[in-house]
Amino acid sequence: MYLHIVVKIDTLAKTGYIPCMRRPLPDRTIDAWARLLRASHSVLTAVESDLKAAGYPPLAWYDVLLELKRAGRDGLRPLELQSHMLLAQYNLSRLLDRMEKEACVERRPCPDDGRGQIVVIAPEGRQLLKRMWPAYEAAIGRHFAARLSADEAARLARLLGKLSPSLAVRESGNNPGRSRG
Amino acid sequence: MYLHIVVKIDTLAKTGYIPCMRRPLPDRTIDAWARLLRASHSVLTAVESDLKAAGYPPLAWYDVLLELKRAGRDGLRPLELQSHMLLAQYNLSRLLDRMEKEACVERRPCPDDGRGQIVVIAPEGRQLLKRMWPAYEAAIGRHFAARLSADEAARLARLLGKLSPSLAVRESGNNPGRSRG
DNA sequence: TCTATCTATATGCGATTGCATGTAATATAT
DNA sequence: ATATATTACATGCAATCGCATATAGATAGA
Repeated sequence: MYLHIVVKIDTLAKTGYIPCMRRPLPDRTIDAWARLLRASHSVLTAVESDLKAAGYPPLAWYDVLLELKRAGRDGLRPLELQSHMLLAQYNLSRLLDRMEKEACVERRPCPDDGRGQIVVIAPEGRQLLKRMWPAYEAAIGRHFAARLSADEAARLARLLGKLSPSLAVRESGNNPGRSRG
Repeated sequence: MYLHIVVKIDTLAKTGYIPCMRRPLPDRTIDAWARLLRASHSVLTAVESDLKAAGYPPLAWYDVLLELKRAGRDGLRPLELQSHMLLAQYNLSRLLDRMEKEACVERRPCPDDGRGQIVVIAPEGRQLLKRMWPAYEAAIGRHFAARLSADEAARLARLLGKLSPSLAVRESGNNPGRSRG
C-alpha cells in the first residue's frame, strides 16, 4: 500500500503536476543547464565531424574498442560494456553488429551463460584504435582543451563528475597512442 | 601560395598526422572530456525520457517554441533560429515540418526575401510551451539541479561558457511557467 | 541584361536511433 | 519437476539524423 502511493507520487512529480514539489529553480541553475546542452553538443559534433572528415568511424567505436582492449583476451559481455559506456542495449547490439562486420571485434559464445556472449577486440580493431587516437586527441585539443586551462579542466571535471554519479567514469592515463602514460 | 599551404597544414593537423603539433594532452584534460561526454549524455537522456514519459515532444520543440515566443508576432527566419539553437539546417527544416503539422508553428512567406520564410509561434504552440515547462523544470531539477549546489551550478556555467564561445547562449530569466522571472 | 555565383530552404536516401517486442536461456517458486 | 518470471541479447518498424544535392530566389559581374 505504501509502496503503491510512493510510486504514484513519483509519477506525478515527474510530470510536474504537483506544484508544491516544484520550488522554481534558480536562474543560475537553468543557465547552467542551457550551457551544458549547448557546450556539450557543439563540442561533441565538432569532434565527431573532425574524426569523420579524417575518415574514422564515430566516437562510440573508439569507446568500445578502448574498453575491449582494456579487457584484454577475456573480453567483455555486452552488458558490461553497456555499464562502462553510455549506450542503450539495442544500440550497443547493433553497434557490435557493425563493428563485427568490419572485423574490429569478435563475438564468442559465453561458456557460463548460454544467453550471453563474449566480445573480444580483433586485430583490425586494435589497429583502428591506435590509428584513431592521434586524430581524436587532436580534435579534443582543438575543440575542447584549447578553450580551457589545465586548472579549469580539472575544476570542470570535478563538477561534471557530480552529474553522472553511479557511472564508472573512464579513468584516463593509459590511452593508446600515448607512448608513456 | 601561402594560403594554400596554410590550408593543407590545417587539414593535416586535423587528422593528427603532424606529430610535432600534438603535444599530448594532460590526463586531467582527457578526463574532463570523458566526463563531459558522460555527464551531458546521461543527464540529457534522463530529462528527455522524463519529458517523453509525460507525453511531451522532445526538447528541441521547447527550444524552438521558446525562441519563437520571444520573437513575438514578427517571428524568426529559420536561419535566425539556427543561430540561437544548435541544430543543422536540414534538421531544423524537418523539425519545423513536424511542428507545423501539429499546428505549433506557422510558416509565412517572407516579404523581403522570396527564398525565405517567417516562422511564427501558433496558439497551439504557446499552449504546449506553457504546459511543458513544469515537466521540464521538474526534470532538470531531478536530474541536474539536485546534484549541484547553486554555487557549483554557477561555476559550472562559467566553465561551460568557455566551450561554446561564439554561441548566443540562451539567457534565462523569462521562462514560461515562472510567474515572476 | 544576361550569366555566374551565392544564399535560404527543402528533400532523397542511407545510416542510426528509440520503442516495443521477440527469442532463447536461466533463475525462482510451488 | 513444472510453470512462471527474469535476464541477455536481437530485431521489426517507424522516426530521426547526416550527407549530398536540388530548387528557387538574390546578388554580382561583364
